[in-house]
Amino acid sequence: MIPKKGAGPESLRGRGLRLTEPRRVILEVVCATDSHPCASSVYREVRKRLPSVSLATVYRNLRTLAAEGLLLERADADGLRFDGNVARHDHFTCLRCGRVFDVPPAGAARTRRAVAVRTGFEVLHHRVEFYGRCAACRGRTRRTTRAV
Amino acid sequence: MIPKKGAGPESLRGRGLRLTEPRRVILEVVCATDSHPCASSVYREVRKRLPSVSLATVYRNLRTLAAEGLLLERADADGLRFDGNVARHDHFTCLRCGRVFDVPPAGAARTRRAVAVRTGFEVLHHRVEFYGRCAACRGRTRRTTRAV
DNA sequence: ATTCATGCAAAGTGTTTGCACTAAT
DNA sequence: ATTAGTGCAAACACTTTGCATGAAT
Repeated sequence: MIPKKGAGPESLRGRGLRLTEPRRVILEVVCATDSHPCASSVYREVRKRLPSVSLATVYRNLRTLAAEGLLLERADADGLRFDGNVARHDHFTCLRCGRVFDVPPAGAARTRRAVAVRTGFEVLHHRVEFYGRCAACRGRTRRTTRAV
Repeated sequence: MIPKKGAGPESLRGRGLRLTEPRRVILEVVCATDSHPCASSVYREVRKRLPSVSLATVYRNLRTLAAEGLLLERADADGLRFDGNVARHDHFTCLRCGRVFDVPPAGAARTRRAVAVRTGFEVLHHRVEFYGRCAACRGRTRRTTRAV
């Protein structure tokens, strides 16, 4: 939905991070999808290629990579999710099928300035989450209820 | 920061919920603060008034009350938080002191419409989170890093 | 009297950590 | 050679659940 500003494995060494197989594959897996996977989903995918990787290593690397800004970590009702798309964008969660879609950023700068002015706070970044029904789920009747 | 649209304990009976002491106090505690407490923080507060209440009861009621729309449940990096202010509003999280402030809603309808038009999705609701430094923390030097 | 809500304890989740070993630098 | 990174298992924190008792209707 949005062009990706990818951060390749090359970026690792420059930051004093060793380029290990698990780390490389973990980053690749997260960057290769736009499904905003949870840790255990990344784990499952990584193990298809590196069967002996441990869940702990996946967690450790996701944390490290997020700290380095190579991917984004976001918490929602179902726990942690990871996003290889580090470009500014918003999210839309379908309340029926549960999928999370990237959507173009909506009025970012303007909104942030408005808040800064009203509150006197310094706004460094923000996050916008939309909830509703995706195109595929519109037209169907029953809706699965989810926490917001 | 925002006027509260409170939902008093009276609202309970009308929804087929029994008005028990634990339930009444839990709702009061959440509605009496704007600190967006986590479950265990509510638990601690409730026990000051009702020392024998169990943590399970707090969790069960927070879930029930949120399902009835009497309070809001939101997930962030530190787990579940509850908000007695059910009026439309956004949040500002101070990255230094960790406090969460309510801020007036920023361009809600307009933004939602924009996304709906761009994506073809049906937007039912949305959530905006700002991050930065609150007034009290501005001017201080060091900043505590937190997950987004 | 009925049945919803509670307290307790046990069981689940998802995530983190200690440690000895392995591998990248 | 050095030390960051790994796998494993145990520990952890948070949240949910089963069940018998108690309270609101």
